[in-house]
Amino acid sequence: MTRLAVIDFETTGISPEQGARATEVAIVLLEHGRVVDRFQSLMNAGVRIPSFITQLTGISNAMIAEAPPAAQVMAEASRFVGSLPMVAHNAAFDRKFWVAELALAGLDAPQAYACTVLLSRRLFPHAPSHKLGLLIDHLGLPRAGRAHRALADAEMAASLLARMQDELRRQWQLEASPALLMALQRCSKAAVPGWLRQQQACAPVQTRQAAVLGAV
DNA sequence: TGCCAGGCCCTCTTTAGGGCCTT
Repeated sequence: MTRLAVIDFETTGISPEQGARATEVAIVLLEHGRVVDRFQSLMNAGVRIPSFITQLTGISNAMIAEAPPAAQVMAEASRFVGSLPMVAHNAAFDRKFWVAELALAGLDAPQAYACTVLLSRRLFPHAPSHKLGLLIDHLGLPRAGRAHRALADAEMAASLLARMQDELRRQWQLEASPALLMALQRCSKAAVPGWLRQQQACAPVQTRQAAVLGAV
């Protein structure tokens, strides 16, 4: 099993294509089910934070005013991650901001992404909700700090990922390598049980999102 | 003024619609 970088962004909105910018990033490195390193920073992208975002995250304009420039933070984050495979809860969201903020800093984003929403829908199909906090509660995992702050959410996503790796090991005798996680999220949901039982090649059905997120 | 994401996945589907998930 190799290292994975679990990331979470706090942002001013839902899409960088609509002008939203990142306000905070956190990354935890997970190895053998344990967090072995952490990176966290607020970042100043020179934009104002809507009041409802401050209510949601607790991140204010005053906090951002004292934060380092976004490009500097993203360069440090990029060095911290290197070429590790990345993981996020609803990775389509975080990957968009990872790519957009690195591009604004003049940096590439070659990392593949796995998505804990896609994986949890496959491994825990009967969970009442796949929201991060509710999944954490459903699985009996500990909450980590204030929800909707980047480090707390990244820690919880890492805890969820470790729980899924443990599930694959105990229930299916599968080593949850990055390559296996990428293959699992590429499987159509209906094909997952047979694939896990037989450890065969994934069914030819491949979701568009998984194709975008990439492979190891 | 009103609208402004987008991909997954289920279903009363597939020539579609709507809830979920992220801030």
